[in-house]
Amino acid sequence: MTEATADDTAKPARKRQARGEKRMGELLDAAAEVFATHGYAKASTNAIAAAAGASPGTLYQFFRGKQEIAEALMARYVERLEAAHGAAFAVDGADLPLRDLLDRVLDPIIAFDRANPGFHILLADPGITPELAQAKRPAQELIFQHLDRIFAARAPHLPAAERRLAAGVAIHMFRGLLPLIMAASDDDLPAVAREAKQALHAYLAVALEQHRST
Amino acid sequence: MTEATADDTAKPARKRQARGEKRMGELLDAAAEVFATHGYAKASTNAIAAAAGASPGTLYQFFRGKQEIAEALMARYVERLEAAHGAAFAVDGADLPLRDLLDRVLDPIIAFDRANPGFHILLADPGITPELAQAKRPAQELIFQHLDRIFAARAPHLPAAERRLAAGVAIHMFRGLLPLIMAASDDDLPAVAREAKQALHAYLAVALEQHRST
DNA sequence: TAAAAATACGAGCGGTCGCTCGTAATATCA
DNA sequence: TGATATTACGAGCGACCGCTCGTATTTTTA
Repeated sequence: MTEATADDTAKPARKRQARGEKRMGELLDAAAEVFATHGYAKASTNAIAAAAGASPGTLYQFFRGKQEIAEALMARYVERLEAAHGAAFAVDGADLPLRDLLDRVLDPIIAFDRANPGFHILLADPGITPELAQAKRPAQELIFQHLDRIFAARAPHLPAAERRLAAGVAIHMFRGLLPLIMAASDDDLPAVAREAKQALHAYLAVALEQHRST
Repeated sequence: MTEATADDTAKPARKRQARGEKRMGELLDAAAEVFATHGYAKASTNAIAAAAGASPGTLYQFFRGKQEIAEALMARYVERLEAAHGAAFAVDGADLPLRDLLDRVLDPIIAFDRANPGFHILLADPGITPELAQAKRPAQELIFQHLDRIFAARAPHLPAAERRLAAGVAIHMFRGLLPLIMAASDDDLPAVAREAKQALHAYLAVALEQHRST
């Protein structure tokens, strides 16, 4: 083993040209659009290829199938979210007022979600099919870990089990509120965002202060 | 017009026999199962018919198409929810402590959702396709009206706009938390349900007390 | 009991799906 | 400049989709 232990999928180390990378980007752009407008199940690979100005054959030279497209798209979303708004996930600021912490974490995420509707739609799609659930898991796990770490820094007195419960509840609350946030007009957004933060603040103020000494 | 103003769909007043009603029930049972395991988009009408022990032709003698199956199923869910747990939506108890009100409203709904997984799955399905969204709207609207009425009785001082916002936020919060509630084992359910109520209580305690005089 | 209506069947139609493959054009390598 | 690998195409395959229709059976009506 020269570089890494061989993986089962046995990628033959295909050399990607510059225009190949570009094509993949175009195909993912098209996939984001088609997934967003038709949902995962009804999105057709031929439609994705056509939306990217490519043929089906070209699409399948870069992706093994529909699931892999969704996985690559999710990976790109996560990558861009972290690149653009990584500060939202920083663990510092453990002494910030809770409202300020929520602003710092949620504002970038709200902005990203509204700028990338496909991200929310793909995440919100109930992964009845195992394939889609598999494609979403890494993103979900990563967001959960980020939040858990922030809570751990902020509320070190909280048992890990309850901390994870709070993180799960907070994430699901936010996911539940996202449709309201996505549907809001630019004018309504501030009020809706404020109310969402209000809800999260109200819950976390209680949940994170449990088991505190003194 | 003898009984009602004629509707555009012009139903020829087909006379339904007892076994016809029974068949429709069996078909809806099968539809609930297939929708729950495959999602709306990937659920095939042939599979629904087969699961009900019927032929495709029989299915289409009772339903005009896939969308109408979903609509009828949602209608039956709502009907059963109200029949079995109508007390949850009663407007009285405006002076109950908030936690007791939440218990009275949420416990029956949680029990119903867990007993009827298809209900949640169909409601949670992001209605990217207009047809499914159409099928879900009546149920969503009805639940919203119920909650709005409860809030109006409980917090008459609250402006209608803010009351509706609070109802929308509460509904979306609960919908977001439902996956946790559905996935919980019987052992974990009490803790998860308590935490969900905690979150709703924390938010509503603030939201419903806004604008209160003195 | 005969006519009419409701229920039941299932082969199969037209269409779309995910995906393949033979072939050609283009870029990199030797 | 050849040789080789990568990118590109698009007709079309087999499977499945929602749904139809001719026909047979059972129940209600008259």
